[in-house]
Formats: sequence, C-alpha cells, structure tokens
Amino acid sequence: MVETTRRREIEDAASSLFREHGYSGTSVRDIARALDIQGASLYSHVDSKQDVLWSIVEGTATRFESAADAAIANAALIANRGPSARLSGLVHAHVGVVTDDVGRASVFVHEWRSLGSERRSQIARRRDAYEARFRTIIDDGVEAGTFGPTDSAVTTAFILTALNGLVAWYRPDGRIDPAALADSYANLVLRAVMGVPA
Amino acid sequence: MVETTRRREIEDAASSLFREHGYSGTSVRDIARALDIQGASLYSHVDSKQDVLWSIVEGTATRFESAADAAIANAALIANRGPSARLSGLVHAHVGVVTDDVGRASVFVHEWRSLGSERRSQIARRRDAYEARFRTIIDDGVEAGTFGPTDSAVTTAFILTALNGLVAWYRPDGRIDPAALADSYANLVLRAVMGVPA
DNA sequence: TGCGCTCCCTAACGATCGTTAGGTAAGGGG
DNA sequence: CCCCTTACCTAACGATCGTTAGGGAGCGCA
Repeated sequence: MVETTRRREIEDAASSLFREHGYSGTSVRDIARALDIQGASLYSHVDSKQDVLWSIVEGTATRFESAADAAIANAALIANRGPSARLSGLVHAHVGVVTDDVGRASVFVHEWRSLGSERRSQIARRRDAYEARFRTIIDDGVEAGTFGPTDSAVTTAFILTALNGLVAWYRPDGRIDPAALADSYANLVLRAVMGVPA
Repeated sequence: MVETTRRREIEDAASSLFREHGYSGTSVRDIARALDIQGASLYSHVDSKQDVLWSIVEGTATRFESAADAAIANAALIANRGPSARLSGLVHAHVGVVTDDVGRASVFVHEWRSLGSERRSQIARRRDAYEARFRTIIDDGVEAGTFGPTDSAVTTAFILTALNGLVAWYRPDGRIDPAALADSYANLVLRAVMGVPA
C-alpha cells in the first residue's frame, strides 16, 4: 500500500503485461506470477488491479506534461525561438518520454480506456490540454507564415498519433539510438508542417 | 455458421465493442446483448469468439491489401508515375479503407494481438508485406532524389503509425469529409518525405 | 399435413476472475 | 526476550467467463 521498491517492481511487471495483453487480458495472478508470488499476495502492496493501472497511467501522464513544460521553458529561456524550434522541442520531449520507458508509455497510450469513468475523463482532459500545446504552436507557425496553411486539428492529430505510434514498434534493445530517433522524428514532423506541398 | 446477414450484424456489433473495450474486455454476452439475444444463441451463427475476431481481422487485412493493389495497378496504368504519386495513391487507399469502416479497421490495428499464435503470425507477415510496399516506394524516391535522404525504416514506421492513428480519432459523423481527409494526410506524408528539412 | 431448417431459448458445465480473511515465518529494535 | 512490521502464504467467496446440450417456435416447401 505504501510506496516501496516492491511497489515499483509490481508496476513494472504490470506495465509489460498490460502492454502485451492489455489490461483486461492480464489477470492479477499473471502479474503475481511474473514476481514469483501468489495472486493474493499482491494485495499487501496494492489496493486493487485498477489502482495499479491508475498509478501507471497517472505517473506517465505527469511525465509527459513535465517534459513538455521543460521543453517550453527551455524555448522561452533562449528568447525569441520560433515555432519550428518550439515544435521540435516538444517532439524531442515526447519521444524522450516514450523511449525512456516504452512499457509505461504504451499502457498510457492504449489502456487509459480501461480506467473508471471519472479517472478516464480526467486523463482525457489532460490529454486535450497536452494536445493543445502542439496545436497552438502550429497555429502560431501558420499565422507567421513559417508553416504552410493546414487544418491545424487534422495536422495535430496526425502528428500526435505518429508520435504515439512509437510505442507500437520501438524496442530499447534495437539498433536505433533514442537521440537519433528523436532527431528523425522531429525532422519528419517539421517537414510535414512546413510549406510547399507536392 | 454460414455467411448470412445475421453473421454480418454479429461482426458489426463485435467490431464496435472490440474497438471500445478490446477483445478480452468484451464478453460473448456483451455482443449478444447488442443484438438483443442470449449469449448462447450466438453459437448458432459462430464457432467461437476467436472465430469472430478472426473474421474481422482477416477480412480487413484483405481490404487493405486489395486497396493497395488497386492503387498500385492504377499507378502502373497511367505510365511513368513517380514515387510521389505512387505514395500518395497508397495513402489515399489506406485512409479510404479506414474511413470506410473505422470499427473494423480499429480492431484490425489493435486487436490482432489477441489472435492465436498461428493466425497472429500470419497477420504479422501480411502486415510486413504491406509495410514493404511503402518502404519500397520511399527507397525508390530517395534513390531518385525525389525524396530527401532518410532512414527508410524509421520513416515508414512513422508514416504507417500516423495512418493507423486515424482509427483513434476519426468519427464518420464528424465535420471532416473522408476525401478531404485523405488529401490532407497525403499532403502531410508527402511533405514529410520530401527534401529540405528545417 | 408434415418435414426440415433457421433462429433463438433455458440451464448448466468447469474454469477463471478480482478480492477478502486469516495465518505464519523472518528480522530488527525496545 | 518480546513485539511489531514486512512479506508472503493457503483457502475460499461470489461473479462472470466461453461453451455445450437439448429443446421449441415459426416458416417454406413437399
């Protein structure tokens, strides 16, 4: 029930199981088996299965928000950075959070639907606010003429789903360096929003 | 057990339930309730719950493949179409399949992991082949100098996850016309792959 | 009229689900 | 030495899971 090392191990095991089989495809006994204990023993550390999901989702949401905050603060520090640099910063931040812990990021992206309705709508609101950061920058860029004219809602959705799609294929033991990946993704995103189409 | 109208109604109901709650989050009795019959009555039309999932996934895989085939055949017909036009055709085809039936497309994208291992790996193979069509065109474009230099594996993953991300937010009753959406997405993809970064 | 076919029913099966109750063994601090 | 805490156990609960068995109502065709 308290925050211990064991609690983190439980959430780590749950993250990779939730990622692979989904929340409802994973039983409490599955999580316990990954830790070599009995299903009922989990309840010494955890209030409920929902409680575990919530910890993972809430914590990851906060990590995304903090990373975006830092990126924006950093852009403000180096004064007068344009929409391109700010968008690039957001992309780097987002990719960084994903590559830092793909399991938890994947659960955040896909399994928040399994939350109870109050918590689910809280996450939905925070997601909308997060998405608005991207859309605002895009609107700014379009207005300034830095970016080509677009439907900013569609463009934002395109970009964010592409970023979140990382959780579907990124593997930390793969051949791709996280920093290089963030650069590639930032370039793809920037080219997509900049002017002059085909 | 045979292909009837009822069978299609079952798969339609199952698609939207699988989309909303996932395969293992949806019970046979849930599907039946959507059709106002008893859970056990489904088994007059269906061999198993897995059978329903397989029909949806397999059928949708075929629709994606056919649409891509048609797009490529069309590009070959109008001789000498370059990588840009061919990539644009693939994007239009993909978006068309998604907007045509978001429920089934969503199940295809997310729930194929719930298939048994033989069927799951069959779908994985067909997905790889489908993805290769995109990557081949991108490689061609890079070689021809039409597209900017990139890691084509990363770029392909970026594009395909962005396209598949449509199932997360597209609503057929929304304000967005499917044809206009396909155009927007094709433009975003083309700009992303074309040269001259930020 | 009667036969078969389609569609759906109730009842029940064994398994598994999340969760609770109550107990035990080990270790550290008074 | 005793006590408290931490970490785990076994056993069991009621609910729900996918699925099967067997039967009945309605319709079309002989």
